[in-house]
Amino acid sequence: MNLEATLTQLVAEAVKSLYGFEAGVNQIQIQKTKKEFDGDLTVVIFPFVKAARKSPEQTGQEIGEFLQKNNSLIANFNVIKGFLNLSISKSYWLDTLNQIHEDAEFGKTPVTDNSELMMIEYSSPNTNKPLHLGHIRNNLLGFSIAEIQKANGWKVVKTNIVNDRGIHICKSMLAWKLFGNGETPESTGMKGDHLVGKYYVVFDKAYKAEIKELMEKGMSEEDAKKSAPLILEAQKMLLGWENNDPEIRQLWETMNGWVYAGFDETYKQMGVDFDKIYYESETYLTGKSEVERGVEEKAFYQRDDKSVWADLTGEGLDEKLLLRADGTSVYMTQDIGTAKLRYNDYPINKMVYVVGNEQNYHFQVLSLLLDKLGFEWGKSLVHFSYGMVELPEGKMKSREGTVVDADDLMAEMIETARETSQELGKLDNCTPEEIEKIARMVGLGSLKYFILKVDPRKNMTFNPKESIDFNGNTGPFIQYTHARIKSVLRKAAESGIEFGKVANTSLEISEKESYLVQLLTEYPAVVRQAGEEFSPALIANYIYDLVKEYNQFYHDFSILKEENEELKRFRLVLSETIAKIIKLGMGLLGIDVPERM
RNA sequence: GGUUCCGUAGCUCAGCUGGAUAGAGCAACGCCCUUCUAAGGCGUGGGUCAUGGGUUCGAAUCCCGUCGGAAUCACCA
Repeated sequence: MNLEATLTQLVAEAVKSLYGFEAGVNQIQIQKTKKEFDGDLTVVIFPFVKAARKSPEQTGQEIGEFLQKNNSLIANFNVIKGFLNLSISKSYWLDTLNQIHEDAEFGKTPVTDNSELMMIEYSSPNTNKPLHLGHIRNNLLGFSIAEIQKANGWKVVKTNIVNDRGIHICKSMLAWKLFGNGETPESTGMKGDHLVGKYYVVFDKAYKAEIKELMEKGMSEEDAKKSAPLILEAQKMLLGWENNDPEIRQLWETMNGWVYAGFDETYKQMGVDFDKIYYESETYLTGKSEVERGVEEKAFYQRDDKSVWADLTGEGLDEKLLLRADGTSVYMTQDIGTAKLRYNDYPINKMVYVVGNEQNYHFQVLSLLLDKLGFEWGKSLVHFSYGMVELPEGKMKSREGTVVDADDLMAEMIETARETSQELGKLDNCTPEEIEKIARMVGLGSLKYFILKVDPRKNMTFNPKESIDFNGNTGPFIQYTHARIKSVLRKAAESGIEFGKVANTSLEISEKESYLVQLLTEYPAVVRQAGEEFSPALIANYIYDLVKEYNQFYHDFSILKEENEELKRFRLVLSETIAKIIKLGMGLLGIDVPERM
């Protein structure tokens, strides 16, 4: 039982014995004591004053005395207004520290055969252009959520649905065919996804030129957009694709192959991965047959023009198209098909979609549709909806060239990390390989942390300059603290100090030190809550708190110079435990922490 | 217009299952490297928690209205 639960019980006993008051669980409020006051934990007295028929101060005093008398856990107490501040005995903190120190899996709920399975979909790129900053937020959130749920005892399957078919891919293909001169990633040295993206832009330019030309001839913009030769040709290509035209299929496979090779590189650099990848080209037909099944089962209906609709007006939404009059599928159809296949492939207990908040409506509808089709988890699917990433100068717009490319950004972060450590002379006695490895950890760590520390639901501003600034609430600050602790531990080991655990648990430690132990005890609760709320930000901010407190501690004491051997050993154990939690916590965010930097 | 989300320091963000004087970082200024890594620490200044009401012993937090901003309401994906 944890400390808070124990205290809740003790307080319940106290008020019952003192005032005959049967307190409900909600009425006993225990919280961390604010820094300005003495004590570790605080009991809010207000709920009991009515039953006690005394002033809050007096009531607090009585409860405090009762607790102290009946339990050795409470070393001391004070009452300020309606708040009873309890000081927990030092030996409790020392015992607790020993326990946390020994537990390599602290804060983790083990995954067993009985664990439920959570499937998490994230990334979900289109194959016509490279990944950008928005995808980075998606990928980092998806990966981190998967790690967090694993730590909470879920079996997790990470999945990716690749949108590999449609008019947008045909645009790239057509432009490459017309203007590409047979360029390949090998011949140009470009990453495959960038090469294909380049031709997507080429298409757009040429298409716009055609529209302009047609408009100058007096055509309306709307008509020009519809009748420009290039778009007609692209549509023809899409039709050819659907009809399995061998030449078009060949080109499609080749160019998608380039893109996948490029994506793999980006994913690897970012440190994310997937257990199972689905492709829309393989799921959209299933979607069609599922929708047809829905028509047969009267869940959906067909209009006179043969188009298929779902009537969601009963659920407070509109009617939703599921198949066009010509029988071709829409986005929703494909998602239904993908869901069906996943359901066949895995015993899914909970399905999570990591997708931007611009699709909130889509997932609201999808949830209802899956439910109508009889998927048990349809209703309880989670749309992990996150906000957009904006730049200081406004939104990212591909047309205006304000998109931040994922590969470029990561490379830039790593480069900056390298330059910074060089300037500071931090890595003078490291090998080039070590320097490279550390620069990568730090550069990517700063990017990841910057993005993950923000509440996912909120839109956020990504300031490239600020993210490369390694001060304050940043990844490098945390990594730096970890590296410094490791450095102390190395020195301690060199001088032959042993610190397996704290032997003398009646040691007098300072308030600051017991507070650090208290912070450590909160880690499992933070992990649990982060899982429930799907919020890596909770973990990020917790670790920052811990690190900030530890840094202050470090400046107050000199560990290795401490004369009292017992105290020195305690501080080494404390430091080592904090380093462990930093590593575990950052691991849940997908961030590596270096041993030195 | 309907629905959903957001509004906290000049800027970027915490805090939101109601509790004490609302916290960090950045930016500005002033200190601290004969001390385990100064990518650090300490200090100073900076707030009508968008706004008006309600609920109560107590509201940044819960409820309602208003004002601002975003997303969405496609036979796009």
